[in-house]
Amino acid sequence: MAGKRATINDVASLAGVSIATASKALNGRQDVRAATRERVLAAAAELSFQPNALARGLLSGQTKTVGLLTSDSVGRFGIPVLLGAEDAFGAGEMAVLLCDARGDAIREQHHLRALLSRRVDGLIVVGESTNPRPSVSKDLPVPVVYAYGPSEDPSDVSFVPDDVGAAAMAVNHLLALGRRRIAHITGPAHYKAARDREEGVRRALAEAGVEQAGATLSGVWSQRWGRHAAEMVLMAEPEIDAVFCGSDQIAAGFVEGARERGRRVPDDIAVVGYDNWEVLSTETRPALTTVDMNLEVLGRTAAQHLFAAIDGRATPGVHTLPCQLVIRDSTSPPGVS
Amino acid sequence: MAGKRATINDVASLAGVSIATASKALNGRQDVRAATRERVLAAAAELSFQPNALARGLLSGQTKTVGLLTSDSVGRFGIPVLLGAEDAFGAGEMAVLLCDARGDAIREQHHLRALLSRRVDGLIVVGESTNPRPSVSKDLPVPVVYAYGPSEDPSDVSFVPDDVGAAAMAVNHLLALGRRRIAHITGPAHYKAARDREEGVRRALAEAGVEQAGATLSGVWSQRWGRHAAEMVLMAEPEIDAVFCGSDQIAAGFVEGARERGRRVPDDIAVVGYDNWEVLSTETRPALTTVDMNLEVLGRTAAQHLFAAIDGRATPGVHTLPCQLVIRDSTSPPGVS
DNA sequence: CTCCTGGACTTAAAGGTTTTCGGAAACGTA
DNA sequence: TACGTTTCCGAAAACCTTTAAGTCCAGGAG
Repeated sequence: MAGKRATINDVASLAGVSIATASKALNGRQDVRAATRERVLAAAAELSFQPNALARGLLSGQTKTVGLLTSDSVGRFGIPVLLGAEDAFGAGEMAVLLCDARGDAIREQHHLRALLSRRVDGLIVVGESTNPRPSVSKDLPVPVVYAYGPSEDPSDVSFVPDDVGAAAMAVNHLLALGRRRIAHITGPAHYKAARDREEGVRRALAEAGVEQAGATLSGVWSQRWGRHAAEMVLMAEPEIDAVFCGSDQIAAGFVEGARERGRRVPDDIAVVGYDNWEVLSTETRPALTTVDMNLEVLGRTAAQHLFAAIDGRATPGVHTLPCQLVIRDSTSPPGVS
Repeated sequence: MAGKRATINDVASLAGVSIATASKALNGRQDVRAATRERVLAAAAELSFQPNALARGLLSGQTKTVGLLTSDSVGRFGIPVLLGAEDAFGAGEMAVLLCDARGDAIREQHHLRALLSRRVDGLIVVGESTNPRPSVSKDLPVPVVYAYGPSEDPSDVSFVPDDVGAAAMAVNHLLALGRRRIAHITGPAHYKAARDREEGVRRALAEAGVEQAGATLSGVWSQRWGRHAAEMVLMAEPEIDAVFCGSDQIAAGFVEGARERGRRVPDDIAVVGYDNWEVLSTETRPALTTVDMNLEVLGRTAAQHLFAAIDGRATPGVHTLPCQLVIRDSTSPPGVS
C-alpha cells in the first residue's frame, strides 16, 4: 500500500502550471501548447496520477456507474445479463454495482437506496422469472430497464425472451423431422414461462393441424420431475415420438426415464430442452437440442437501451427478443446419430 | 424520473437551520436540541433526502465500496464469494463493484484502474482456479485479499479451500464404509486442485495402509471424461469398490459409465464427487456424496479479512479453509439405499 | 502609436457533505 | 453587575475536479 494518492494539484505543481491547465492537458482539450501538454502528461505519469472519479462525478452529475439489481442470487439469469451489460458498456468506461436482493422486497428497497445514494446513472433490474414484477421506477431520479422479468408497468422499459415463439420453433423443428405424436412436459403453471411455452406449443401444433399427445404435464423445473414425467407420459401415451420439455433439467430427467423404459433417444423419441444450460445440454448423452434464450444478447440490449434512456431517449414497453434453437443429437433424424 | 434531488441545503432551509446543524442532526451527533433534530428529520423525510455518497466519499476518503475482480466469468466461484461478501458487509453499508476480466490480463489491468479511480476501499480478487496467480497488490493504495486463487506473493492475504484435507476426508469416508479398492479420477494435472486432491488421497490411503486401486487418472473436468474414465478403470481394475472423483461432473459421468457396464452405485461401487454443484449432485441418481468447499464461507471470510485490512489489521499469508463432506446416496452402506 | 485579435494560461466558482472552531444565548455564582 | 460555564447553532474550510470567465502578452492592422 503506497502513500497518499496524487491529485491534479500535485501534477500541476510538478509540471509548473495551474491546475486548470493541467486539467485541460489531461483531458485533451484545446488552449494548451503542445510542449506544456507534454510536461503535464509526463508529470502525471511520474506520479501515476488517477483522476478522482468521485470529484468528477460530483461535479458532472454523472458517475459512469450503473446498478444491477437481481433477485435470482445472480445465478442463471443475472450472470449473462451482467456479461452482456459489461460488453455493451464497451471499453469499460462504465462500471457495474451489483446487488442481490435474494427475493426479499425489503432487501431490494435497501439496495435501491444504497444505489441511489451512490448516484448511479441508471439501473438494470433482473427478474428471477419472466413473471411481471412490481415496478421499482416510480419517482426514481434515474432510468431503469428490466431484463428477463418485465415490469408490471407498461410504461417502463422491459426486455424478455420470446418464449412463445421459441416453443413454436422447437415444435416446428420436431414436426419437420416428421414427428407427429408430440408431448409437452414443463414446470409450474404459475410461471409465465411455462404458460408461454405451452402457448407456443399450442400454436405450432394448431397451425400444422396436429393434435398434442396428451395434456401438458406441469411439475417443477427439476430432473427428478423429468424422470417422473417420463413414466407418466409413457404410460398414458405409449406411442409418442417426441417430447418438448420446459427446461434442460426436465429434458435430462426425461431422457434418463425414457431410456430406463427401453426407449432410445432420439431414434424412438426426439427430445428438445430449454435454456441451453451447458452443463446439462452438452454433457448429457445424447447432447440436447435446446432453446437458447440468448440471455447475453438480452443483457447487452438492455444495457444499450439503458444508455439510450440515460441520454433521454427511452423506449417504453415490453420488448420481446428472439431465442435460438440449438440443434444437437437428441433430435437427430433416425440413422444419423 | 423525478426532478432534481434534494441536498442537505434544501433540508436545512426547510427546517430553518444551517447545513451544519442539519448534518449533525441527520448523523445523530450531539450538540443539537431534540426539537431541532426532529424538525430536520421531518424535513429530510419530506424531501426524501438521500445524502450524496460522492460528496461524502470525497471528504472522508472512504467510499464504502469494494471491488470484486474475477476471472472466471463470475461463474462457479465468483458468485458464492460475492454472496458471502455481501453477507459479511452486513446490513449493506458496503456495496460491491463487480468486474469480470475473463481471463485477460489487459482487461484486468483496465478494470483495476477503473476501480482505483472510483476509490474503492478494498479489493477482492477471485481466481478461476486454485493455482497461484500473479499478485496485483504491488504498490496499490488499497488492501487486497485473494479468494479461491491465492496470490503468488506470500505477503498478500489469500484464502483457499483445503483441497488436501477434503480429499483425505473423502477417502476416509470410503475407508470407514469398508471399501478398500479405491480409485481416483480427476482433472488436468496442471490444476493445483487436481494435484492437491491427489495428495490428499495419497495421504489418507498411506495412513490407513491401503494401496490405491490403479494410478490416478487425469483428464478434464467433464462428464464425458468421467464416462470414459469409467470404462478405463473398470477395464484395468475390475474389482474396485469405490471411486473418488475430482469433480461432480466427473462423478456424474462415472456413475453413468459404471451403470452401463453393469455396476450398481453405491452397492458395487461407492462414488464421491467434488464441488457440491447442486444441479449435478442432488439431481443425479443416486444423489452424490460430495465435497462442499464452503465457498460462501470462504467469500465471507475473505470479506471480513478485507475489512480488517482496511482497518489496518492485515493478516498476510495463505489461509486454508476447511471443506465439508456432504453425504448422500452414492455412498450409502449396502442395504440402506 | 493605438487598437484589436487570438493564443496560452490562471483565477475562481461550483458541486454536496462533514467537521472544526468560534459565537451567542442562557444560566448559575460571586 | 461581572464573569464563567454550558448548550446549541452557524460560518467556513476541506475534499478534488472541471469550466466559465478573466488576464496577459505578442503580433497584426490601421
